[in-house]
Amino acid sequence: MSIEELEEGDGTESDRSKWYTDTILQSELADYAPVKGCMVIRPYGYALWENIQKALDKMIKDTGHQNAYFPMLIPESFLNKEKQHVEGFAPECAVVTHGGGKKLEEPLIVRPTSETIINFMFAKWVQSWRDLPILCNQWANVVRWEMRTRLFLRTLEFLWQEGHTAHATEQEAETEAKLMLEQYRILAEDWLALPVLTGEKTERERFAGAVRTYCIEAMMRDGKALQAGTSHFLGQNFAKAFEITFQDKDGNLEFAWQTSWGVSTRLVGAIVLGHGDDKGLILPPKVAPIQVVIVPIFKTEEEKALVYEHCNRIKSELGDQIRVHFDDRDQHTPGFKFNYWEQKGVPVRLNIGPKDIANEVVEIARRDTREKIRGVRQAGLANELSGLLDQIQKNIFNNALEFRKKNTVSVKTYDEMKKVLADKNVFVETFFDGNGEDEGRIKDETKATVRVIPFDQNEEGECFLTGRKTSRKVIFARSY
RNA sequence: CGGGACGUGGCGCAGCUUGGUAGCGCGGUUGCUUUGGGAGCAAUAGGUCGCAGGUUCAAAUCCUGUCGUCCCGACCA
Repeated sequence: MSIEELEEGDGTESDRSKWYTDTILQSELADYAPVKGCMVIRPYGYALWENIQKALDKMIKDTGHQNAYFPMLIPESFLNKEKQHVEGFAPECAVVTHGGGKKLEEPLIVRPTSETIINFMFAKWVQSWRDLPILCNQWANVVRWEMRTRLFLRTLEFLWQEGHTAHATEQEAETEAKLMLEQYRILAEDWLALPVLTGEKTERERFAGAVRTYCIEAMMRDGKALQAGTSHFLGQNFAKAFEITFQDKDGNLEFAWQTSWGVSTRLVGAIVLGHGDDKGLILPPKVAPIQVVIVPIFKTEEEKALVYEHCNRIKSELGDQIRVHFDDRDQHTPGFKFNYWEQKGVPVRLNIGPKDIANEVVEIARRDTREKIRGVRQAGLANELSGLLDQIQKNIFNNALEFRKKNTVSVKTYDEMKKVLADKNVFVETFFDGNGEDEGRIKDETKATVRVIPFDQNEEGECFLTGRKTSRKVIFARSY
């Protein structure tokens, strides 16, 4: 698909899917790897991921955690130690059976997540209440052998961070799980400009081995939900499986209370699907690899020399505060560059030609509104741009929030729900008191699942399915 | 694993029905002219048509098999 064709589209599911793939390939965030289901994160996409990482890593450290690294290969027997966990993950594990030209005595699994190996190590490190809490995080790759893959959203191998903690009390672990969910909310909303619903997962959607799973859930531009991050209260499940025990202040032997939490490169997919339009990406200024791109305009060689010198000076003046790129490629016209950078989602573009230089002004073009602001004074440009970037950050967040509000519908009956989900994807808000079986049936009939049970509920109503009184209001939606 | 589509220069595709010396657009290279919303002209390089068999005087094209990718479902961050 060409870039021009990208701007067209018939609005179908398959068309949106193609838009997503083509936007990522053409904006050079990623490319397909030779192994099915695997992708290469290209420099532009990796720079975006690094900016997300940087922001989150600081939050993780500011909340008292330390980074560490655990091995990728895990003895197969480890996985079997926690019943729910093995049932959840065994089917999607890659297994190493040979090494050094010989068959291994015990196969090794490539981590699908690191609870088992980390908790095995925790058991060695914890004896006394004085050893707790352990507040640990790792940035790593994991492998899950998925049936069906999609760039960033679901690949066989993906990058993420996984936090693992062990605590002396249930309350402390619970507080930790909620604290980290809150960091994820901040990351999504303040950095990625993606409004999220926070809450708990139903039993059916819970992490394999967790007591409770909390999540942030975002709405994409097609009305589908995307789970953008999860934080699990693990209770003592893994502590019992791996014998993480400690003596408390009274000398009693106790099992530790634990959490784990993670977000992945899926967040890049969330940005693409949460903000993008028919012209391509729209990146949130705070994490955009390039915040401002300068496009020079000139006719003659003399003008070129003048314009380039001027552009370089502006670039170095802005460079301290803003991530600026000067597009000095000779082989493309300004028009080509306008479109090129728009597709890459760069928030702000400066067009600078001889006329602007003569008047000591620049022309500013916004990616989010595609609006042009002519005759902006060069004096004080850095402040002007900083303000504009903030404004864009807020604007795309508000757009996404408005979109979600517009596409969230309250229903009282199953018929109503089927009707609203019949022709489009929306968030369906409703009281629900059913069980996992009910959820399964609803999924079969509508393709929608319970995405989240939002926090802080104080209303009561009747379950749309069973009619029973309940205070549990949930969000149903089709999801990625 | 079921359903669908597709493998032809770097990329996107046509050619296949009806076998007969592999073509188009974009991109690349060189030169000149251009440059405020996807530049023009000219010259030039680049492909054993996914792979393996088979049919035939002759296969991108027909037959058999095989491998791979994408899309839609079941499974999931």
